[in-house]
Amino acid sequence: MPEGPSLVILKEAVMPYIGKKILDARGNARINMDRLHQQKIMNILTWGKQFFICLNGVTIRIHFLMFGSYSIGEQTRPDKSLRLCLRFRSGSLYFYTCSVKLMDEDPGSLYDWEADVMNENWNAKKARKKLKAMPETMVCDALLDQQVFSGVGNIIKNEVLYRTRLHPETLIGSIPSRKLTLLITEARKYCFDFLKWKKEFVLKKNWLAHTKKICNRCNLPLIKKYCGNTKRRTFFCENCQVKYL
DNA sequence: TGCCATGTTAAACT
DNA sequence: GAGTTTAACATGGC
Repeated sequence: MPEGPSLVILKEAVMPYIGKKILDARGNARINMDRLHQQKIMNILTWGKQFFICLNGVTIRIHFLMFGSYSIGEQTRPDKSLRLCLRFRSGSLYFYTCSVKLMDEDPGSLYDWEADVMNENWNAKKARKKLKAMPETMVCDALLDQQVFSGVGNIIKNEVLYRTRLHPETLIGSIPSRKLTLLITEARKYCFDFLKWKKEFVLKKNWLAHTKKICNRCNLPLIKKYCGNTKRRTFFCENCQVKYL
């Protein structure tokens, strides 16, 4: 569930609830449910891996972390594991195993929307500028940096590195200019492929690196290593993916 | 069956 | 106070 494209799917599914009134809010989320009662949903937003249900004067911020899930219409898990349920006249939204917080600030002014790879205002030049400012960062860590590539997660990281033939431990500062441009454009491009494949339920089938054992290009075994400061699982081909020095 | 993973925050360390 | 490490969260796939 947790990467950016999956949040877009959720957003599309919840859009019909805009303008609807919350008749009841319950669940084990440690928030003041009273603030939600009788409130109308004014807007639905996503920023990277975060999901926002905007009401009047308050916004519900949901982050699905590693195992979060949701259902729309019917409750799919026992009441005791229900984090948040919003009931409307026409149906209900259920959220499980996620972080739920209420925020008083307007999310519109709190986040850099040009940093969200799924956002129509994605700004590649700005991303490049941010990368230029972190020459000592490994590319595997940079891709997971939510201030640069908001919405990119570990699967996307592995696939983008494989597509662009970049060794995960290459430092940003040593990547040739054209290659850096490719990294930025492919990061966004793969996210939309991810979205398309996820909708068609063929995402896993299209993985070329993530969880794979053999390189699709040269048939040599892929390396599995916990790379970078983030120490996240990384799959790569030492033969095809270049480590610039 | 037990391990581990699409993630982040905050406490507990040095 | 800084930077780093660890725990917590707690489900589901293999």
